Amino acid sequence: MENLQIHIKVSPETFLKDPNASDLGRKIVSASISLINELGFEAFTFKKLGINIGSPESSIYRYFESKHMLLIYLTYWYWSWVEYKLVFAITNIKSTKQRLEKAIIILTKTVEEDGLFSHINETLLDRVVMNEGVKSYHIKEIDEENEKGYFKVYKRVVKRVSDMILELNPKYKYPNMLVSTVVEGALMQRFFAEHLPALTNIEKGKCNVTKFYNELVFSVINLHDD
Amino acid sequence: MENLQIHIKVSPETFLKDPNASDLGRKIVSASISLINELGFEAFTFKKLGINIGSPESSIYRYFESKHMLLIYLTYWYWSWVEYKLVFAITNIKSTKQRLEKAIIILTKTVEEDGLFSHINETLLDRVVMNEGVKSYHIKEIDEENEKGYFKVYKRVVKRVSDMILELNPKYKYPNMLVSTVVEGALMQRFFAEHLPALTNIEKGKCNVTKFYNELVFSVINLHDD
DNA sequence: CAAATATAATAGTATTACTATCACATTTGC
DNA sequence: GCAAATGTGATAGTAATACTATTATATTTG
Repeated sequence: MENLQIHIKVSPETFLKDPNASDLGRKIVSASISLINELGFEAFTFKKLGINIGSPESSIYRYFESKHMLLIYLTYWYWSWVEYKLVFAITNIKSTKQRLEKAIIILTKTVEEDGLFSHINETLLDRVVMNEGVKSYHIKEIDEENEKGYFKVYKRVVKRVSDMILELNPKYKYPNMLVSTVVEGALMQRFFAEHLPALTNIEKGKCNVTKFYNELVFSVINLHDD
Repeated sequence: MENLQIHIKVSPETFLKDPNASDLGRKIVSASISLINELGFEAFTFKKLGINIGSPESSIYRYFESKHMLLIYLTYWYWSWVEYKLVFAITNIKSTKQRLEKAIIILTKTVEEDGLFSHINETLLDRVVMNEGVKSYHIKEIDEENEKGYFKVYKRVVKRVSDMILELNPKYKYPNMLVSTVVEGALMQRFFAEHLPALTNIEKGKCNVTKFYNELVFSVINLHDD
């Protein structure tokens, strides 16, 4: 990917002070990604993060209301980034089928490269979302948080891909369910591959998750190869 | 379903003292299911549970090491119960296709009836698993807990259905991924239907989740209606 | 009837998830 | 160039959480 000066904008609702606008803010975000990876979300605390970056926890609280809101911020960033990759990947491609194939790759492949966006390690963030992402919405307060728009980019990503499916088969009844099944399912399968392999059919070095979901999507919308 | 005197056995590894063997134990389990539903898993505490049942929290700690282990117990019970329903439903049915169809119904339908097992409200437990189930394994300690066997019944349920798929199409490459996608996906779609409907295509009163996954499974293993 | 077991009642601890205050350094606006 | 605003550090404090420990009492069992 080219080294463009693109900036991922995260909804101001998710933070108290824009972490992207200061050194400390960027340090908080980038260190939190590594630390959540290291400790898991439950054991991760602002106190430990503060020690990690050499700042008091009170300074972190000036940026994020709680560690939950930090997770919301990170997932919001992640899905905005996925959306960007999605739009970029399908530009100038005329065939809807090819566009959908590209979309499935983006939604299902493990992120390996990174470096486009200065302070965020996309590979590590991809792991955070895989391991802890569901905790951002599996909460009692989901309805209020949904109303505040915390999940709107995620929903937009699903809609973009659903629309491709409807273009290919306007009669298909469950495009949103299909796409959300693929999106969440892919993260889950990658998690299972590492920890509960009996629930998967992953082979070393092979992109089986992508293959599996690609086959799944095209077979259910009745578009086997040509 | 008939009122059989069936007892769901949960691995002793999950508790300190068998909650099924005493009045207090059964009260703890049944009250915890309602209270987790009411408060969500994060706000749920043994202290509140104690107040709810009129016992000190120290008594609850004699049964379960932590609230996490209580969740493990509940999900273990749930999947054992699903396995029982699965085996019961396919007994004496010769057609593998019909068996798989029944299995998909069991794995994807919301639980509405209950009462077979005295102290556990299966409808409420189904909701706990839908809302909080992923938190039982999305933890840093997953590998050790997997080795202790906490997820073995869940894996067995997946295997039973995978085997049906392989019977129908021995060449299908991803039976485990397909089944775990269906199992987790169905819980997720039901959760989305309540809170993030934009991610679904649920219509009121219709079993779209079941229909969607049924169609998905049979189309990908190449077994459209006869 | 003694011993074992189960539960209640109470207390205590380290950690968590914050909130509040004040000092100081830096940036910015006029 | 100076005052005001802003950002950060340092420190303290609090209610709640997730436990552990101890003792007393009631009940069951051998």
